[in-house]
Amino acid sequence: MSELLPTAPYRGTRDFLPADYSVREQVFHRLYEVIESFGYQRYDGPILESAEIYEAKSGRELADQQLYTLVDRGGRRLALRPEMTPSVARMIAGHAGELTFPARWYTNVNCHRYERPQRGRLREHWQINVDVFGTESAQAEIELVELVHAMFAALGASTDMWRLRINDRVLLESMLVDLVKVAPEQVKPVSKLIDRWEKLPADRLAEDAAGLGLSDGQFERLGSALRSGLALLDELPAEAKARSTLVPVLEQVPELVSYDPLIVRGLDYYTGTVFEIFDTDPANPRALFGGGRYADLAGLFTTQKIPGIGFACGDVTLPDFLATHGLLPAAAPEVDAAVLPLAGDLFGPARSVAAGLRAAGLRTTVSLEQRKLGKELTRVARAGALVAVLVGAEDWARGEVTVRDLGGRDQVTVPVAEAGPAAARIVRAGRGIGSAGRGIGSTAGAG
RNA sequence: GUGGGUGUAGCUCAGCUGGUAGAGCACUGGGUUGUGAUCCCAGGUGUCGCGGGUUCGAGCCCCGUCACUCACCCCA
Repeated sequence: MSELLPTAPYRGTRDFLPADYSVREQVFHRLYEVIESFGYQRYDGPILESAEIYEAKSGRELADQQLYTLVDRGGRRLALRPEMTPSVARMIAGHAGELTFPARWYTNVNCHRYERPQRGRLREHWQINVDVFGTESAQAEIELVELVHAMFAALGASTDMWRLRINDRVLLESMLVDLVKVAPEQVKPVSKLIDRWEKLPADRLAEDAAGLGLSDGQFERLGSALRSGLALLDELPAEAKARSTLVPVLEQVPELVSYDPLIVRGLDYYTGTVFEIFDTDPANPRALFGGGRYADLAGLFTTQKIPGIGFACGDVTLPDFLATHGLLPAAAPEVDAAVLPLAGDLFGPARSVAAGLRAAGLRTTVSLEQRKLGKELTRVARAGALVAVLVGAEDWARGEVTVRDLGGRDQVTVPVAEAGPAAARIVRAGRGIGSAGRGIGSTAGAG
């Protein structure tokens, strides 16, 4: 017997059957509306990029391990994009002369990374990217922070469900150099250590710090600085605070963010503000959103300095968050109305009735084969139809059809021309009461 | 790449100290011509993830392998 191919999708990727897709799109569309309400414009780009644009910058040695690469027939080395930032940098650089800055752009794209799948991390995910290009103003930070709050509000999340932890690499570096007296060349490795501060046990941290050349005293000083929260700012030199675009945020909208010296982020291109958003429920320990400010986004492509700030949020952690808090929308119904011919020679009339329902604005199906009426009614009701129109020989001979309310289970026989309006009334009433898109209950706080 | 857990019907799972595989749900058809829940009847070729080993005999024990999953590494 010949071997059959597996039906499971490639490791780390997901199929979105209609019910799953409906949920995903509902979540995304709420976010699109909010983002566009802030005046951001959507863009898109290719999934394939030259492999060099990742190897050069984003993650260095990691790019090699986690990049899906291929060689085209012309010998060019290409990669599936692992993130959107290099692509958008390329676009901005290529059109810098034509664009008006600040440019507010957003997108939603699938990105691939070759890594071992686990909770909150897959090999393919969809990611909304939001950026403001061409500004150094801290007002951009504030705008994005407010946008993040609006996005969570649109998803039905209250502020106790998540936390926006924010830092600034300018302040981070000042802390390391001015307070802990770390040598300039040690700033980056020590920053990486801070990035892992919450994951590693204390003795391991001390060990790694010693390995980086920090004295016991410096390690103590670092630990106390990281624990001091907002008080840390009082210890930093005024010069550093003057350069920080985070300080105005902390002054003007302190209630929207949590200053947190432990936030570093892995990517090299961040030069200022960095932030991550976390679920307050420990079931989801990974960041929901992450982003930051970059002073020179497009340096690979142009000598023109293009600063900006942006963030991304993926569709792997977000549904985990929504499910944990009972905020995941229900799948939306596929159809509003169904037309059922009651005899084999009534398919033609049924199709013309259906055209009338569609003209009345209803998503309408016509049965493709004749079956027991009871079974067919069950079937279309399960598909989400709120109304069925029965086209039977006797009614049809009189120029009438029967419009049945599948929820209330009562029905009226009306002239064919009335079928659309009658069905539309039932659907409007039905959707108004049991409106779709409400969160379904789920056990919150498990684990 | 490293480690743990799990792989039995479409789904959720049961299967005793080894004796040639089960339940519930779901699904399909029927219970006479045009009316849905419930009820009755009927419907499964499941390579027990795959390969090898031990045994008279393996879903069960042993080895390997693959997949899923959780964590590590790393990270949008």
